[in-house]
Amino acid sequence: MNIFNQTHNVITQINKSLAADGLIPEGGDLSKMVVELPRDLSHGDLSTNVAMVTSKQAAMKPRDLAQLYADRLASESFIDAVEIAGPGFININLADGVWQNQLVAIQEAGTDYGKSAIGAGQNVNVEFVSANPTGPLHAAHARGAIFGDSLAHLLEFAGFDVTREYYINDAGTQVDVLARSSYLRYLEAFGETIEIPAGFYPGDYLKDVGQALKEAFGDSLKAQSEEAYLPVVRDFAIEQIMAGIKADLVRLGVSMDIYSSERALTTSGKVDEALGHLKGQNLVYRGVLEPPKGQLPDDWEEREQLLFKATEFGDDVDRPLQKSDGTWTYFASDIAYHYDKWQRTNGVMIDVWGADHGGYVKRMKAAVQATSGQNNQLDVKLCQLVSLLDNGQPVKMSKRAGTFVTLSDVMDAVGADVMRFIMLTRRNDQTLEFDYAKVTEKSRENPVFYVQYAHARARSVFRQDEAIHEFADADLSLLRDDLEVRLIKQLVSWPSLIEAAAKMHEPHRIAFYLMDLAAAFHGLWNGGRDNPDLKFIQNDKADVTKARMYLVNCVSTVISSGLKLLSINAAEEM
RNA sequence: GCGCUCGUAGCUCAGCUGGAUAGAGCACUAGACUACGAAUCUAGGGGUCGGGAGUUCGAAUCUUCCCGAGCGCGCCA
Repeated sequence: MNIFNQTHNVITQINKSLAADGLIPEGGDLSKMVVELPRDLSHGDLSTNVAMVTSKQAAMKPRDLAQLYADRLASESFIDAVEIAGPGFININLADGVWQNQLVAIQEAGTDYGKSAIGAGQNVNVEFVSANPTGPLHAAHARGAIFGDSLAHLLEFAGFDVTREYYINDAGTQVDVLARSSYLRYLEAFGETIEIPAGFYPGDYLKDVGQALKEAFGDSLKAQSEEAYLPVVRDFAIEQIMAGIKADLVRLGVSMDIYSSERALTTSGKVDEALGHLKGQNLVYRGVLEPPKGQLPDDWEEREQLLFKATEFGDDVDRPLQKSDGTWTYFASDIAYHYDKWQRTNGVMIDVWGADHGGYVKRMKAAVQATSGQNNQLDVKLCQLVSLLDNGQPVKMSKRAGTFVTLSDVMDAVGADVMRFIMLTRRNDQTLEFDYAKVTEKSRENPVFYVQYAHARARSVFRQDEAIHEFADADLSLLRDDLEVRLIKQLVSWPSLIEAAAKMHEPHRIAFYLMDLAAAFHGLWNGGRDNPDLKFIQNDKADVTKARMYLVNCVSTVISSGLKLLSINAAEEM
């Protein structure tokens, strides 16, 4: 029970007692009430908007209502003073030592501090990466991988039961192209000169696949017709490439719980099942779509096709399910995939996509709503582009020529820790600049370093003296400097941050929190340079030293807890 | 033409799902190393939150219309 929850509960009780005394109506809705740290220190230790969000239901002026709450809050033992301010805020000053005692919870919980029960064991499925099995992961995939994995850790920390999933698009024409491209490289492995036609995958990485094919099959595939070799080469190539992808993910610290296959889905009849479900609701029909407004595609011709009534669920147009050759569209199998996934999950699904798939969100949500019969079962998080720079200069890459910067290249250059942290230093829907030179710099400008350094600094104090490791019985009321109290408030906000970030599906908040916490700690540290009385170790005051070491230990605990959520190691020394 | 994601200090970005006088870093100016790690810190200037209108006690946040950027737009995944 932290001070925010405690105060929240007290206010809820007061609401009930006011209602019981007939001063306000029964059954007030407090869902919008918050207890928070005010930005401005002159607004007290805690602030609540309870009077403003309930004034309408109570049919009272906010300030009058606030007065009712304030009178009863003032009699709480942990509260020193209560003040009504502005349009009806209630500002609370806590009794001496209340903030300081919050540290005990950190000390007792260790890196579990901040764990929340809001998830209540509910299932959540986070699907991310899901890169096509036609080539190695490149740098842009890293953002989705790290975002998704950190979100999964965050949700677990907040009490959800999380499944990490990778959807392999191993059906459709592109994997056939992969097979043909690999076959050429196979012939090349026998010394034949090859020419790679347009539309094939030109990347050098397929040379390895060609070589592996040669080793596995000898020359037995050479004489075969395309019809005969295609399925064999296709499965082989997919397996090879997926092995590489998995290895990259391991290096990045990402481990999936499930790899699910599009091909398996189609062959097992899941598509028919899902579409049957839609047909049963009269949501599938044969019809003709209007051509898109504006520029008409060159090869446009009017055509009757099988359509899903996505417009009934807020999409702009109905969406096709079948290609003209009778096979399913990608959308059809994706409906089946989400239908299957939803049945397995029995809870909320989160998809992490690249921003270029943004146009697909409405139809997928429509499909999930139609198949599940529920709203809000799918949240799609879009990750914007990453531009790779080296000292301000763009790193050149060309997808057409098959040369791109692979995830593995970037990790060779900067390491997994840097990669993971930097990818969360922007909100997911904001483009991100990733500069090799900057992210490896050892300075304030490099946030990974800055946070790691704060942790290492905190640990370094403990290396000064064996005796200061005994601080469990410290008198925390001795932490009374403004810089110390400010730092304590920040530490104590950690659980609320976790809950907010988990609710919003926003793991980047962890990174920003850690940067702020590091700044507060560096600030206190240097406070001790300006004023020696603030130094952690006071040789003539064992009790003060003890209290401060308790605080320093809490700082390193919360930093390492946050870094742990991002799968980053908290260094003892740098 | 339509849809999605955005637009916050000179630059790069936060802003706790509607709260009080919008915050950091970089850059600029002026300071702090006989010191638990100066790889750090302190202070200062810098804003019509792209623009207009609306919703209400209260808007960077919600609605709507413009302006601008990126992405997407019937059988590719």
